[in-house]
Amino acid sequence: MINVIIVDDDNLVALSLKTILEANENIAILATGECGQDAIELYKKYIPDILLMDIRMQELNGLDAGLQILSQFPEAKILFLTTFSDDEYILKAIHMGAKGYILKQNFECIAPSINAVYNGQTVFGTEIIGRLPEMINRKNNLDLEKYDLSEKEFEIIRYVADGMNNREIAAALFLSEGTIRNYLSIILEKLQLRDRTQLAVFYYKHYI
Amino acid sequence: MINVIIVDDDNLVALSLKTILEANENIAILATGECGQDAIELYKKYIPDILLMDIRMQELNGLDAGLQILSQFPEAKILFLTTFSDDEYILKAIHMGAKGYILKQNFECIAPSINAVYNGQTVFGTEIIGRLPEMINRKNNLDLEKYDLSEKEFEIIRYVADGMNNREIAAALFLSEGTIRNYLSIILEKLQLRDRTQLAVFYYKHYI
DNA sequence: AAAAATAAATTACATTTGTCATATGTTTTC
DNA sequence: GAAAACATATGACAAATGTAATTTATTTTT
Repeated sequence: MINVIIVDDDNLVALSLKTILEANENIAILATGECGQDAIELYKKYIPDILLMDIRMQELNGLDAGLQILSQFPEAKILFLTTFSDDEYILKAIHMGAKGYILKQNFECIAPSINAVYNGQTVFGTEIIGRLPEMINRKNNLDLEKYDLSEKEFEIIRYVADGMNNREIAAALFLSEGTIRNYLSIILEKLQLRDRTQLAVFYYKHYI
Repeated sequence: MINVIIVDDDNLVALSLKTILEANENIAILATGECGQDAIELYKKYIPDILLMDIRMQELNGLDAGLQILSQFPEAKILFLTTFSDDEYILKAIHMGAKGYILKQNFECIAPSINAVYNGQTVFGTEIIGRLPEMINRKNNLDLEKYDLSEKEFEIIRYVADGMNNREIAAALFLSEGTIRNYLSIILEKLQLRDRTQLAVFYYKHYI
């Protein structure tokens, strides 16, 4: 018997899912919730085999809730439900160690997916896996906002990540070498890094 | 009813699988084969819902057979069976559009995977998805020989690529800071690079 | 055992890097 | 128009880096 918890913003969806899944004689729904906070509490209370959770929810969204649960229960098997196949979410889900990502629309594929995940597989929609290579290579420049970097600062970061020294960067940007150093000093401060090598490392770990 | 064809080099495995899977009342095994050539012929003859195929086979291997089948039947749902989770194969399988990659060992997860794939999902082992990002970016680590780097030199490179300065690397390796500088100087010479930042960049472009 | 190679260290030096205080125009904002 | 914010620059300084020559001990080869 596979013990499942369902968490969905829309209570109607959660109940529909419960009904559909309980038609399978090997799946039991322990509880349903409707926000990330519910997910965390219910997970702790029941320790289900699988947590089926929506991604978009008010209050605490599914991804953040998933992160918290996984930090406490690294073995947690979390299957995300979503309406659209949103690149950004998918990458985060994969990165955090979610076991799958299913479109809500295909009701009929949820039960098989739960079974597969229960047996140690990871389940992603076909079209998702197909786009994965390009998605992973695409830079997510969103961190630019997160770290409050200006466009010019980011440009300098790219030059550093290309292995250029201050003189070369200065020449490339028609600025003095001292200015580049000042910029870099500020960039390092913003990113809490020590030197240009750590900056390059940071770049390759975050922007590739 | 899901119609499946099984192709495995080892006839015993193929028959075991047939037996196991036929225990599921919604799976029917239309035929079994034992090489890539069989896979192609059987696929054309039966057009099954799912082709369950070993990767390593004499004559025509599973990947090449899969390629040929997919070129003729782009909608083919091919699930690969394998003994080891071999990075190289996985990438090829994903790239060609296979629907999954299952370790033979876990008999019990094959049926759920077939169901999930039948319903349009893609099924990969958890550990495979986890390593995917790095796998996709990975270049060949054979460059170690190509550039004539010693194991210790390579170790230092990894530390540099981690953002450590000479003092920290020295402490980590129980060597003096001067020695690290000497090593680094030689590494840079060998790799035709100018400074540690370029070395880190080189590392991330070649070894990840 | 002698010679050669290797690993590690030291010293010295030039260069690069990162930081900080400060200066100077140029825009923006009030 | 004054004040604030911004972009750029400079000089000074300590620290880190990269290079080279040399030394010492250890291991390997002959």
